[in-house]
Amino acid sequence: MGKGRAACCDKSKVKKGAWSCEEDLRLITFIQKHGHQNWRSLPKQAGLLRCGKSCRLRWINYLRPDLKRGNFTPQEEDTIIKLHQSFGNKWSKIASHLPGRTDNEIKNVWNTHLKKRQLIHSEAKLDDSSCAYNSPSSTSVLSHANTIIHEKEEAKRSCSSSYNINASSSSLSNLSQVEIISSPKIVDMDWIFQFNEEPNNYLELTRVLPDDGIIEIPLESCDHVDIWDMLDIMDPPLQTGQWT
DNA sequence: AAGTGTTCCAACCGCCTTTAG
DNA sequence: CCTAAAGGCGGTTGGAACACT
Repeated sequence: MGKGRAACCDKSKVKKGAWSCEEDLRLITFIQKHGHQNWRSLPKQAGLLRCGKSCRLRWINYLRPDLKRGNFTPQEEDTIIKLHQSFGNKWSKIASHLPGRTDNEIKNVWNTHLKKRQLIHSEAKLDDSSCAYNSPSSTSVLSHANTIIHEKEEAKRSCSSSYNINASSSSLSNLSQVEIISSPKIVDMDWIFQFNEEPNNYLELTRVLPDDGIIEIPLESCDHVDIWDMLDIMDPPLQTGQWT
């Protein structure tokens, strides 16, 4: 062994940056078939030019099927604020109280929205307490301001799609069909991802149901498709903890 | 329309902890 | 018990998208 800590992977041979659709599907397929006993060896076995850590992060923060993929609700945000008061920046601890949410996601929401809001709150409270003529409506003004902030953020976020597949990518052509078979733990979760090359390369998602046979959901032939919107339509309600 | 500033979040980095031999 | 490998965590950043001028 050399001096110091060995690098987790050969940085010169791994791909970095945003994950492609093909990489995501490779990772999902591999984990559904074989699980993730060893993250370090997983990329090689799955045919991914990625660092094991990167695969783990991608799976945990984005691909795990039990993740909630919508915006945070005001209740969730309140929970984060309360938990942050007790735990501080222990994001994984906070995440353990919010099923379907990741530590990374919570950290981002805190840093981008909640921290600011908390600041406004504390400033407002300071103004409140220092004001000789303490208005009886100050609390309701504060909560109204809070609602407005939340609504604005909500509206802003709902406009942006979180994930796009470039279905016309030429790199998909050698992945003509990826069959996703459920692990014994996952009931009612059989998928076939199929890439049709004619007429204009499109992604077809097929769900195999135990009794009803096959439902085919062809996607529009377009360049960008939101995979999670599609999955949300078809997803059976997943029990929490299935993928942990 | 173009340039610049700001916001947001996915992904990376490096340290710490846990586990296996 | 010791050591190295692997996993987990929190801080930070790159760059895309959006807002403003």
